[in-house]
Amino acid sequence: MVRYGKEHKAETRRRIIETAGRRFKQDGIDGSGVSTLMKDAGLTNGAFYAHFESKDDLVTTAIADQLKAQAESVVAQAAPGRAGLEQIVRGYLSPQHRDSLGDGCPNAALLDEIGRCTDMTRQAYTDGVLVLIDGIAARMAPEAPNSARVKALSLLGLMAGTLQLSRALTDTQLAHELLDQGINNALALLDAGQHI
Amino acid sequence: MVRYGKEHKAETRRRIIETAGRRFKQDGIDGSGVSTLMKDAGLTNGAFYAHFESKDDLVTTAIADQLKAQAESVVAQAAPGRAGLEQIVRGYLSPQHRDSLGDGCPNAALLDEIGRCTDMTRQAYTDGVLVLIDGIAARMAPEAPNSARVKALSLLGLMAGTLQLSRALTDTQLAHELLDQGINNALALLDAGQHI
DNA sequence: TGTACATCAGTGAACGCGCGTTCACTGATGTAC
DNA sequence: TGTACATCAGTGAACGCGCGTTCACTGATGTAC
Repeated sequence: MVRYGKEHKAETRRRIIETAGRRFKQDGIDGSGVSTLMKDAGLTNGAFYAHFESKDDLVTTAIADQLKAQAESVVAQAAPGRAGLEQIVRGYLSPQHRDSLGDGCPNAALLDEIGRCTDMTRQAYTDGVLVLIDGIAARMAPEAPNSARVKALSLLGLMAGTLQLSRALTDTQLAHELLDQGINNALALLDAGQHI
Repeated sequence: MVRYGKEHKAETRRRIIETAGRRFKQDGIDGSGVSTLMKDAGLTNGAFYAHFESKDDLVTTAIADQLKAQAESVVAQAAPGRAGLEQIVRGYLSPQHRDSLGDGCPNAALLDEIGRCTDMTRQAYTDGVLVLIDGIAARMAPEAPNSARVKALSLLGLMAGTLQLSRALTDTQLAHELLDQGINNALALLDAGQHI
């Protein structure tokens, strides 16, 4: 029962991108095969190349999509100003986020693998992450968001690394304490003002 | 020309562990095949299982070894007290470290992949990272290193995430600014004292 | 309205290749007498 | 000292399997007359 039309195909493509984003975050990029990715979307492997040029093409597209979704759902939805920032930080460094790999932050799930990706993928990542952190920078310094760009980026690095570390530890008590300490560190960074 | 004896075999094993550590950091765990790992050590694939039970066994051993080496070379070699900490931070968040994946920090290179590893590997990672951060904690609070453990761990998370992010960005100017901002953040964390 | 044809999203088998792992074998080294 | 045998680190071919990718085909949908 294959439906027909440009619209339907675009829908299918969207579904593949979304399920692939989840799968990549859960099993890693190298850990996710094309057959599995297509099965996730309810399709067989053969249809893949009607939608994407290569696996790398999907990787690039899925990463860009993940960052866009994160910018729209997490960052854009938060309250304005410092209250929103604190909300973002506390949500990010929470046990719930720690335990939901597939639905979580693509940076925390994939950052070191992205560093080993093709230039095309890294370029798409760079573009996507800039959009994401601009939403953060706008809350840090509403009058001059550009000046806060690097600081916002460093906040993302801090949070992603802390979450990764918390996920890698087998000592759950320590992992929990690390998240709390990470919140303190992130809030201290926010309150340091522009003079840092 | 195969040499004989327990001593020689232990040497060979050591060589495999060291070259594998490098390779894992460069190409990722999933990205490094057993044949390649053995070729790196100057051997053929067949000899692998005389040294390790499985690939996972080597992964576990290599990660533990990498953390031990880092504790001994980077942390233990630094000057005592706050001066040594600053030295560690500046070395870690330097362009040189950023550009030397194979010789660099295993946390920055592999942290998200380690989070997806078997419990055995994550346990070995946890043990190894605790030794590493104890060296940092001892410099943070010589009189009560245990109290500084979590803070030291959070410093590692901050630095590893920042380095990963700096590696993933295609904008080298921005990547450089991020490293500098990361140094500021790390030093601010050090100077925050025990009251954080 | 009905029929013939074009379009095209998706199927599923197959391609060559590298994966992790096994195993029969080689040949240098060490031991016994 | 010389010879026969045991030990064992390492070789290299092979195993079944899943990888990314290709392609002939199916069958539902849309279009033309």
